[in-house]
Amino acid sequence: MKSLRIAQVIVDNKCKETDRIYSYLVPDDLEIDVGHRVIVPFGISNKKVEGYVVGIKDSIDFDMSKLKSIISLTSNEKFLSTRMIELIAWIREKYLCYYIEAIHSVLPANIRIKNTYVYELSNYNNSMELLKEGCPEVLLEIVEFIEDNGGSALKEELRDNFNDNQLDNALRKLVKLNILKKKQFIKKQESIKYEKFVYPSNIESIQISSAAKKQSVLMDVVLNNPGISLSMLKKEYDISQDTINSLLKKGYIRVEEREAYRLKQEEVSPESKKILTDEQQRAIREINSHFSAGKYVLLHGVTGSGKTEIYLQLIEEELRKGKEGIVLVPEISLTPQMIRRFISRFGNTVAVLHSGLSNGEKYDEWRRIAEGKAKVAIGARSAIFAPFKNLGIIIIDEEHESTYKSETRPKYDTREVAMKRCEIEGSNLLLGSATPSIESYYKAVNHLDNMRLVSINNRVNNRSLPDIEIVDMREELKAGNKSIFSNRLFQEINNALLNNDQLILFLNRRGYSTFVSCRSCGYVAKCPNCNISLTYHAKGNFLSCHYCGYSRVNPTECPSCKSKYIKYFGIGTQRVEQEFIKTFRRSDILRMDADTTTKKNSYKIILEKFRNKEANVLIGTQMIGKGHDFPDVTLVGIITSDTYLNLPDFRSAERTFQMVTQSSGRAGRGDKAGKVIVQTYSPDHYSLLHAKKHDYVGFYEDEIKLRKEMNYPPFSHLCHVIISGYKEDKVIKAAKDIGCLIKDLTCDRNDIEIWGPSPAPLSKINNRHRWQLVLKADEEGKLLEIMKNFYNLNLLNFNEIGISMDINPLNML
DNA sequence: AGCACGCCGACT
DNA sequence: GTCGGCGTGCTC
Repeated sequence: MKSLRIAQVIVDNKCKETDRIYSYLVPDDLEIDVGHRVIVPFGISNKKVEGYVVGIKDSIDFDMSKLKSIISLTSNEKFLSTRMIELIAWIREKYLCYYIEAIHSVLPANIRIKNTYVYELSNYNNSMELLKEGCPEVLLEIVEFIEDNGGSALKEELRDNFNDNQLDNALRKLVKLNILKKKQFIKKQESIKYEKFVYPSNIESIQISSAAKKQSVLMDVVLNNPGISLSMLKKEYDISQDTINSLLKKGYIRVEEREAYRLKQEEVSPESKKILTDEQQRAIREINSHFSAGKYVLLHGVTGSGKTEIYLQLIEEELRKGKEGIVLVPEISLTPQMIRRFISRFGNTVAVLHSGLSNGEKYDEWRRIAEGKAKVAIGARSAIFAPFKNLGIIIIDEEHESTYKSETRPKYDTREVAMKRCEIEGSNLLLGSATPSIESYYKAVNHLDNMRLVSINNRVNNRSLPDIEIVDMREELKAGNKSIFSNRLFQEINNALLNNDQLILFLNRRGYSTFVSCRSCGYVAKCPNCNISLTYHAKGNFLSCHYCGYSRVNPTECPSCKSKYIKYFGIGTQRVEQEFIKTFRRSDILRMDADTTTKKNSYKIILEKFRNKEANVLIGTQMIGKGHDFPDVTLVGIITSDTYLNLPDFRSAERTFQMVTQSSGRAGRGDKAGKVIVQTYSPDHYSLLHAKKHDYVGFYEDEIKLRKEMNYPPFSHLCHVIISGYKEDKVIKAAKDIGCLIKDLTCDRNDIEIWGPSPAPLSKINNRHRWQLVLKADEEGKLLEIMKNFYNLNLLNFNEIGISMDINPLNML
């Protein structure tokens, strides 16, 4: 007799009450193992739900008579390794989400089974009579609808056509009357695709009459290309199924069915290893020695210092050891050149995971990794979960980018997940950036969290860094120039256009024009308590601090210089385009922002056009500031460098420094020298002064002092709570209640600070009003403890209110 | 979440 | 008496 097997199952039912591990009996006839996905009966009505097996036990602390049995296995695939399960449990704890949410973020999208109900009509002869006897009209309508639908309908189809609150009752009634039958309907969303391949057989005995032309063609093709796919034969050689059938019958060919991958890899000519500069070699040596000591590395290399080549060689090294590697990039559609280099170096062992893939393609790439056919995975943040079994290295490029933070639950930070995954798998970790995040650099120089620093200070070929010029826009206004182009920028644009050189004009992200500043003296309204710019609220015309809740009326004149030129700030890309056309009488302009890049490949198309010199001017938001080589760009103009500076965020100086440095990296990548013009109302700001000198370390030293002084991260940890809902009064009340609740939870300790509740700086998104609370503590564990307690209080009967919790937020808008 | 049970008011 | 509305509690 087999010993008792009890599966530990996480059920796919996204809610707090069911966020735990359930036990199920494994029937003798099922081979079930950790990582399998199963169907189990759940709840009082034994609804079939999907679950993931995370463990097998032979005894449990639970009433055995209440155990139910697993119904079936969805497939033989093992979706989760024990290591991944460990990571999932860690994510749940660290980012306060459910097991199943963590599982879903680890697995490719939409491989899940869609679970719904079908309602089928049964013996409706009697039913019609029943219905006529004064039953509500809805019942009749529903029956008629299902009738028209062919005798059955999915719940969703009914929902689309009937009023929600009537529907459930009506359906229940109809089921009770035996008019409808309710059945669970399971639809698998993405599956393995099988393809048929044709091979020759019985070659010796092949005899085809000369009359059968198509058959000879087919035989020729198959003999020359054994293993050709059936669809290819039909499409490319115009061969019908009949022809194939007749040869099959004769036994001259045979058909084999195999798993197929949907994605066809881009063809790229192979690239050979580049010769490293001395500095690159030194960097690799240092990295390797840290790796062999079990340390993680932050690689700080100026723009153009050849970090990609270092990544390639580190990966190569891992592959040589029989291991695998993950490379993360901030946004895959913006880094086509880097992807191409990886493919050209490693060929079809590279799996590229990006948002442009269909669900089927994503699944296929995922399986290629899981089955060990791909050895290198490149992708945006979710590629951190690539299911390698023998992971040697994780590389995170442009480590400072905020896209590494997930904005949906679980709100994980990819850098933290990477550290954990490396710890679990015993892999190496490399973070790379020209402008590392303050947190990472702090860790690296202070040897915290196992981090070490490696720096490269020179560009490849010793090309000089572009000259950065800061233009004081207050002076421009004084001199009577109200245009958005300063005189210096105007001259340089003219120069570039005359020389037929390309230029890029940067703006900051649209829509965050909510701070108030004086165009005459550069004064910015700031909170007296928080040293954070106040946010302008058009509704009510007041300013408020979104950290502490301080508010004041919007000034009509500048408190510092009494000028009337004080207003809320903001210029869009469209406006820059218009002004450009007006000023320079040119229209060969490409604009790249949220409006022009709604379609899937529009980034690529715009950047491709620019590269091909179809236009000499590119105007865009900071998203074009990343990793592109445009050899003909000699000028970069930053129209408004201080919009970040005045964001109500303690990271604004860091963001400004990064933006200016990264943007300037776009200028002068070819043989021509580059020039950068930075327009600003705060020309003395340390972030700009250090950016001008290309001095990251200097900036870091100033910034870290400020962080320490204000006790901001990395010296403290934050938790950002957003309370949102459609009804403003309810949101405010809930925010205040939650504020009190959390205050109660922290009552006897003074090591946790609470800011707010106050309106969020983006006070309304999609008609949902937003309020927020910020918790600050010196240790992350303390925050998690409070938030977990808050979570577990069952008195959250806040109707129509959403609560989001973000541990270590990067963005607090 | 999603489902069923059960208590209570309204109507046959 | 019976129907259905909604509040409550549970899910191996």
